Amino acid sequence: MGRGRVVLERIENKINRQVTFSKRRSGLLKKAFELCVLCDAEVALIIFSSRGKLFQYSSTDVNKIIERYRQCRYNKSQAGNSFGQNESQNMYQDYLKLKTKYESLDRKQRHFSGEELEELNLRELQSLEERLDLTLTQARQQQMKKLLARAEELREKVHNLEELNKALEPKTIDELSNLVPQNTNRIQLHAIQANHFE
Amino acid sequence: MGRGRVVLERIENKINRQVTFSKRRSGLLKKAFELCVLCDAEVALIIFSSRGKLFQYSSTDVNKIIERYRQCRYNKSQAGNSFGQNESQNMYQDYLKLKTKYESLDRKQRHFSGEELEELNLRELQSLEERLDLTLTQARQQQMKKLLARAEELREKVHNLEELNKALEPKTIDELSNLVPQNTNRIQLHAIQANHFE
DNA sequence: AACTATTTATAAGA
DNA sequence: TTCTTATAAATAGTT
Repeated sequence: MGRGRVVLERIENKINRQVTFSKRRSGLLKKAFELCVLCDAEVALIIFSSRGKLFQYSSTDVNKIIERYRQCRYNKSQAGNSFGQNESQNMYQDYLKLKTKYESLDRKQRHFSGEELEELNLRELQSLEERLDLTLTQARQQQMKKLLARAEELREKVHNLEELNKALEPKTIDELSNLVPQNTNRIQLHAIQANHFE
Repeated sequence: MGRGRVVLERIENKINRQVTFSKRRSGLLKKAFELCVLCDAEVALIIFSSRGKLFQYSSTDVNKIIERYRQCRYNKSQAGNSFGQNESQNMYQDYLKLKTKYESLDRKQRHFSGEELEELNLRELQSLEERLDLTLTQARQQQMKKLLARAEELREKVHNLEELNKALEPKTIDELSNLVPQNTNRIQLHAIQANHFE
């Protein structure tokens, strides 16, 4: 549209290029605007000049449009463009799914930690109470079980040490003191008791 | 540019609007492309039709342009940044991070639900027990609070109904039976009590 | 920044 | 939807 046919290639003359950029840029922005108004479309147009200057038009908030664009791109296989980015599509979907699950779990955990209980209704509070009560019992049982198991272990060790002592008894004091320092057995037992509940 | 002057307002005829959208959309995309080539500019154009279909053109990777746009607008650290990393790499990182967090939270929640307690040591069991005990207290307090609040509400309603009854008393039986079926007040009160605890 | 000859885009019609 | 065509609009080259 002008006095001469346009050849589609970079305009080498710098001045010329700048002038054309300026003219066509405003034309493009105008047409983007018109498309919006006439056809009720949502449009975002971002332009960087070759020297890095930014120009933009958007029918509504750019970030909103970008967000929508991403939803579209990474969620469904929309668009007239077919790129091999199925991977990131799936990934984004997975990410959103996981995020939802995480947030839900996080809320639940808060309730179990006594936070934000006021947002629960009576029925939910009762159910929580039951669950807490049950787990409390289980936790105590588990502690008891652990304690008994350890006590058993200790009993075993004590028994083994006693056996060892008996086996050593027949030996003379001289022989014993050559093998180990005195009172070792008692010290050893003591050490086991102290560490074992850690 | 056509057989008639364009009025800049939404085209009300749906068919017409769609046709115009289709034509102008391709015109806009073409011109965006031309601006790129002729003037060495970087352009991103995102279009959503009124029915939500996405069309786009971008001279280079859209996300790169969006990133540059944000840098420019929200001016965090300008300069000629080169973004070797693209979106999906970041997203994958985010995904892994979230996954780790989720799994950790999930384990925690299991413990609070009395599952897999055997993997906890004594110290952890004790700490869990304390937390459960505390939350149990809080949950019961919250229930009490809710119950009291509801009781108060009910008291209020009972009071209001009693007032209403008093106001109605002076009337004759004939007048009453013309207004409402007998026993209505008592039935109403009963319904409120039954429903109020859901 | 304006002008204008031409090309290009597109509204309406088929 | 696609094509045709008359006409409006954009713009290349010029001043």
